[in-house]
Formats: sequence, C-alpha cells, structure tokens
Amino acid sequence: MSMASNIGYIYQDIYRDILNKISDSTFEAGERLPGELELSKLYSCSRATIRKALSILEREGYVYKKRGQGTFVKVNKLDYNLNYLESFTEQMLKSKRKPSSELLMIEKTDDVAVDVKQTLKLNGNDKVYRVKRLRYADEKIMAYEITNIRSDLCPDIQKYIDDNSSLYDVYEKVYGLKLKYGDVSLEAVLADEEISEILDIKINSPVLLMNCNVYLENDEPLYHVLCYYIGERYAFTARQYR
Amino acid sequence: MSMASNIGYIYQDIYRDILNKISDSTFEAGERLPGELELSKLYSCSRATIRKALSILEREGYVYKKRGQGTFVKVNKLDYNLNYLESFTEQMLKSKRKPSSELLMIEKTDDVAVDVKQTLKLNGNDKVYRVKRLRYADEKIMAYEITNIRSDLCPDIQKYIDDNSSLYDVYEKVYGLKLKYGDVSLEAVLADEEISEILDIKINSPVLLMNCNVYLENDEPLYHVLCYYIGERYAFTARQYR
DNA sequence: CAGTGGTCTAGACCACCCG
DNA sequence: GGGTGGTCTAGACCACTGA
Repeated sequence: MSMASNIGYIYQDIYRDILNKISDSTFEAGERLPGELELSKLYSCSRATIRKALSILEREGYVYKKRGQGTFVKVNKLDYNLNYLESFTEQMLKSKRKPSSELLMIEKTDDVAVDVKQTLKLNGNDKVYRVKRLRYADEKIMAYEITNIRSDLCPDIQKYIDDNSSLYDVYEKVYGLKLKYGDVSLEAVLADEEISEILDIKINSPVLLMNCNVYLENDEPLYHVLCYYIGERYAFTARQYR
Repeated sequence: MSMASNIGYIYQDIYRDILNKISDSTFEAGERLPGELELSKLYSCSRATIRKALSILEREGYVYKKRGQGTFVKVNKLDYNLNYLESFTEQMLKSKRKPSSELLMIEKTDDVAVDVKQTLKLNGNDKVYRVKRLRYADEKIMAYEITNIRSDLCPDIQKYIDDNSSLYDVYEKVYGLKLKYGDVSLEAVLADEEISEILDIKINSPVLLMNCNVYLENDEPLYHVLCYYIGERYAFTARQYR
C-alpha cells in the first residue's frame, strides 16, 4: 500500500486504500473482498483496525457484509446525499454530473439574523463572510445558496474563492479545519419574486429549502447555509436504518 | 444493573441500561457520565464494550463526547426524523405531539405502478394491500399517505388496521417482521387538485413529497409509501456526519 | 467441516483538557 | 500531572454460511 499521509490514523489510510481499489476496479463491483483476517495480514495491523475501516466503507454504502460469507463491493452504490456531510461538488461528482458554481457576491458583514447569530455563537459585532452562489449541474441551475461563514475562523476567505471553488476544499485545505457534522432541515416552500428571478423559474414554483449548520471537530459552529433547490430538478435521498 | 434479556449482547444491554438512566434522570441532562474506565468496572466488561454502547448512544443523539473531558448527556436531544427509520407515530411521540390517523381506504389490488412493482419485486399479478391514511399531529392534518404493502408477507392485514393503528406495530408485532432500513427521497412539489382537497389546503400550495421503500432483514422489500407533507407544517431534519 | 463476520477481553500508547 | 476519550494490538469464542 502506498500511504501518502503519515499524519492520519491507520484505519483512515486503509479505508482510503480500499476505496481507491474499489474506484479503480482492483476490487470489482459484486466481488468479495479478502476476509478480515487476511486483510489484517495484508495491511500488517490488527483485525479490529480492519473492521473499523470496513465499517466506514459499509456506512457509506460502498460495501456490505454477510456473516458467514464475507464483505462484498456494492454493485449499485446509491448516493444518499442526506446521510453524509458532503459538498454539492462532491455529490455531483459522485453522481457523475458536472458541478459548477457562479459566485454572485461575497461580503463581510455583521448584519446577521438573530437565530443565525445564535447558532454561529457570534458576539456583538462579530462578522461573517456572506457568500451567495448559484449551483449548476451539467450547466443547469440547481440551486441558489447563501452561506454565512464565521470570519474569525476563515480570515480573508475572499482571496480563495472564485467561480468554481469548493468551499469545503477551502475550509479543509486552506484553513485546515476539520468538519464534523451538519444539522440539516428540509421543507417545501414557494419561490417568491426574488428567488424565482435568481433561479430563473416561475414565481410560486415549488422549492426545497435547506437550512444547515455545520460544526467542527470541537463542536464549534463554522457556518450556516440556506439553499433553495429547484423542486423539479433536485431530490434529497437517504437510507434510514431501523 | 437489572438485565431482563440474556439473549442479546452485552453492549446492547449496557446501551439500554444507560438509556433508561438518561430517561429517568439518573443521569441528568448536561451531566457528565462516569468515564469509560469507570463504566467498564461498573458493568464488569471491557472498555471496548463500553465504547460500543456509548457510540450507539452518541449516534442516536443522546450523548456527546469531548476528548479530554468526558461523555455528557445532551440537554436538547434533537429528533432527526431522517436519521433513523421511524414511524410517524414514533416521531410524533418523541417530539411530544399527539399522533393520530384517519384510515381512508384499504384495498387489495394488482393495479400497481411499474416502478413500485419492480422495487417490491412483484411478479405478474402479485397483489398489494393499498392503505390510504391521513396523518394528524395534535389534531392538525400533517400528511396524506399511500402505502403499498406486499400482500404475501402480511396476509389479511385489513383485520389489524383501524383508525389509529401503527402499521409498524402490525409489521413487527403481528407478523414478526424485522424492518432493517428504508430508502427515502424527498422533493418539493405543488399540491394538485386531488391532494389539496384531501389535505384541506389551497391548490398549488408547497408540499414535501416523500417516497420510501422499506426492506426487511434479509433485504427483501416489504412496502412502498408515498407521503405528501404539508410544506408549512412539517420539516425533515437530519444530522449528517462527515 | 473450514471460513466468515460479530462480539469481547485486557492490555497499551496517544492527544487533549483542566486545575 | 492526572483524567479523559481516540486509536490500536493480539489474542479468544461465537453464530452463521456453504461446500
């Protein structure tokens, strides 16, 4: 195994390595992976570490396990865009659509709604970077997105954002922030005049309004995002376990 | 610890025991739980088993962990109605609202849409039970639901359903079926004439359309459900981990 | 029957937090 | 420095599967 990163954890490296081998068809769809004991010999680690790596792959839907039989590569990996915190870019790439963005506005402001101030734990005149973007898939408008980012955690973020930037890449690679989870809510609303104009749809069209707060590893809030998805073009999907 | 069930696993028993102690405020909201080492002594098991139990509680949103500090009982357990496969009834009870249903229709039919036939793996003239219901919370209409249930798995289901039945209870307690997971999709649509009439809302109101297929432990499909939620009254929520 | 994944143990070292 | 949770090891026994 070629392991580029030594900073991480063993199970992370193994997870990535197996994922790569699934992606490049070293492990083909439907194929049985080597048993856990064999993998632990291959990677020179304990079986518990292998199981941790496999459990992530299972949670994310890349493999499934059958007791007494083995671990298998899933044939049709469905993308559940609600099960994991993923960027729009990552979602589109997974579903083999071409993502792009149009940057409409960046501003640094302390004019923030009260509830957003609370969830972002802003004091007094603390400012946010507000980023407004249109999100496209295969050149078709999918959504209009308004993000409020805590300015203290991402100073001068405007320098790193252009039309097709992935904000996730900026958080993780520029600022070294570790995103942990997001709390999402979804509801159906009608497009008002402003939204319908921006999304280039008829007024009173159905729109999926997503509201999401994203937190770091230390449970500190990083940003809040509102996103209006065109009802006919976008659906959220999830697998719920009992 | 009083352990009623010996059949299960140690971590399951510990999970349940801690959950009970959270419910009856033996562990109060915001309080720190005993450390993992201490818990492993308390329950006479290894620390790994304690961690397994705690990880379930964490996933389900009952506790959170802080490295270097401890494991704490969550003050406001949010209910993420998309993270786990729960019945409408269970969701409402968790959020302290009174659920009720109005049974509109039950029929046994082989008139099933092609895609539903496929997901339910119906052959030729295999029939489904189709159940149409209105779902209420605190006496207010929340949703209109159309369920197609495989008739071979639930013979004579009409005998066990009335206005306020929980279908989940029927599946699990009457037929002994073990539900494993559901695949959900959500989109925003407009209420057409039929839907607006049934839900008693204006035509072209925003509606959240949920489409869900539920599977058993052996990955066999059990039922398909379409549900129209009134946009202003219902929001779906989830916690997504990265 | 041999091989698989599921559970469990009794250790160990680490990064992190607080007093 | 002492306690916390996060990672990891090298074993063990079990339940389940298929040949």
